[in-house]
Amino acid sequence: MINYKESIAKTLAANIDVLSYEEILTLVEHPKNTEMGDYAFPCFKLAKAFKKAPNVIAEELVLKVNNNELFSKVEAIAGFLNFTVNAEHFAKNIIEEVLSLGSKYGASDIGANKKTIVEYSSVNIAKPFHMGHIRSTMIGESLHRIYKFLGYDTVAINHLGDYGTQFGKLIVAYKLWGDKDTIDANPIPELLKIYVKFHQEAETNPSLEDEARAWFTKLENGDEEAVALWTLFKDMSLKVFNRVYGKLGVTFDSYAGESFYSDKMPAIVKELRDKNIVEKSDGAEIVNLEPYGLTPALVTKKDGSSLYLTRDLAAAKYRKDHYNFDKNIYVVGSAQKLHFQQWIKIVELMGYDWYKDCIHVDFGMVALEDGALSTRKGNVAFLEDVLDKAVEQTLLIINEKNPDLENKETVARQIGIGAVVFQELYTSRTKDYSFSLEKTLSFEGETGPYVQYTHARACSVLRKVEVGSTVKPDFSALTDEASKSVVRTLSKFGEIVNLAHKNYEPHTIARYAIELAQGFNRFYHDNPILVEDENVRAARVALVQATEIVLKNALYLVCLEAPEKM
RNA sequence: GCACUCGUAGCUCAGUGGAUAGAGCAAUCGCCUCCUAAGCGAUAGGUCGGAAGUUCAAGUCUUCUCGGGUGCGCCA
Repeated sequence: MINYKESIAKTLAANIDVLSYEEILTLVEHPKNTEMGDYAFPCFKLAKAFKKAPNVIAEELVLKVNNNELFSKVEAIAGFLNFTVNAEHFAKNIIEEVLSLGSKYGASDIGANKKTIVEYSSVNIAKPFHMGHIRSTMIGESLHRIYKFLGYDTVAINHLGDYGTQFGKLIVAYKLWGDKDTIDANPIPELLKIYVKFHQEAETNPSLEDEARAWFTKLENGDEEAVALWTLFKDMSLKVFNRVYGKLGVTFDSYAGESFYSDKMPAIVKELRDKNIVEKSDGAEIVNLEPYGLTPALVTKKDGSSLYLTRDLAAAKYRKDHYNFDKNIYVVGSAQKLHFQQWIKIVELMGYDWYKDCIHVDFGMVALEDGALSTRKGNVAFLEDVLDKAVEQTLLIINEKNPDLENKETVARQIGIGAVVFQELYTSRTKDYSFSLEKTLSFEGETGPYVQYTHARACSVLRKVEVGSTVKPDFSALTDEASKSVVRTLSKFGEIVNLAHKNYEPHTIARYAIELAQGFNRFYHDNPILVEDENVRAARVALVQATEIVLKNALYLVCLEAPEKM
């Protein structure tokens, strides 16, 4: 297997003293315009050291590296050293590598013996699992898969919102107006209904609030009835959540949420006091973070009870002790950026150097732009409803386009949900994002179904050829621009996965999947695959096979299934 | 008020300081006797919010400014 980029860097390093091999490697890039070549090395940084103009340096370097058999052409243009690969060798090398590595193509072992925690989704018990939760859930699941793909030992944690005074309110509401059978049949909306009713009633009857606080205290003290009701709410909610996670293909290793850490708070508060990090302020305890440009962080309330931030401190400490993570990732909205800056700074002040391994992977808000999704019909913004609607819509499309397809329901599920998930992971994390059902349900262009369709097309071709053929592929048949473009894209997959990993950005991979699909569809359109000449056919089939593999790998990393027919 | 964040084509968005700023959708016009038309091609569409600065090179970095979003002690 030949790594073209490394090969270029090696050759250049032998001819350039002022830069190391590693520095050169990071400078090697892909020209914007493929007519200029497949790889490029900008010579501008050398200008000062060499005391020469970049274009002169490039021209001199050409003479020194021009005898490399991997490249059909090396030329100097405007200060760039442009490398054009020998297309036939390139196709042979890349395709053979993809075919031999299969589902491991693009993976690596950079994460070997390293433990990464990814916390994501973190929904609230007894509250709706709505469209706003999909970002954390899918970005987290995708990162989880990327880390595993790169050899990390990963732990996926769903930090459930399963504690706090709202459970006191819920218990009061349930005892007043709840009906077990009604709620069991439709847990989340019914629990929400009585929760909302509680707030309405409490406006005219404030004693309900006191009652709620009392019930939460009972819950904390292990009161049998309170714990039983809390467990009931939690079980019913988890049943619904797990149904949704199942549809999305999302899995967790731990559901340790707020309640799990409730008994670990006193120790962390004591530690903060012992280390003289906290100070009194208006009866509460705060950490003054002004020297670090942050607002004060509240650690305990006036009544001595703990807060969200205290819980995250306790949770982080527990995770370090229990998992001994190398990296501790939180996929939580950017609205909580300050909160994370605060507690991670406090971890540093506590003297733990693993504060720098705690990373807040933030993301923009989801807004529901489509009127049909807004509050008018209340339940429509439920994530599960959106997923079901997408599946339903997909089934209609299948009946129209491919009525004889077997397993229609399964395929409709894979594509409909894929459409929703893909769209979610297609834009960069940090931007606010407006969800449009209409856009999600159009399956043309830059969409999940487009990539899946391309994959199914490739599978369809592969079904028509003899497997395990011993015919020698004629890779010179893959030197036209469309074929070469597919090979070039295939070659970049590893870099793309590393980039997504480095930036905690799944959308890099989603974009890549589109690029590969577009290239393949052009190739498919321009080149007949099942041709008479068996050597040409073998080469084209090999390219189809390689594309199928990489599309499937990429789809997996962005949490989409890859149906073989659709 | 202070902090963070976003501003690129009519719309939705790409664009690790590098070459002529790119896609998709929508619009207009083409391509199924041929491997899945959920596809392919073409046309049109831009003072990268604005101003100054750093640099050989700025959509990208810095400062200022305008506009949207988010956050800022007893919720989580």
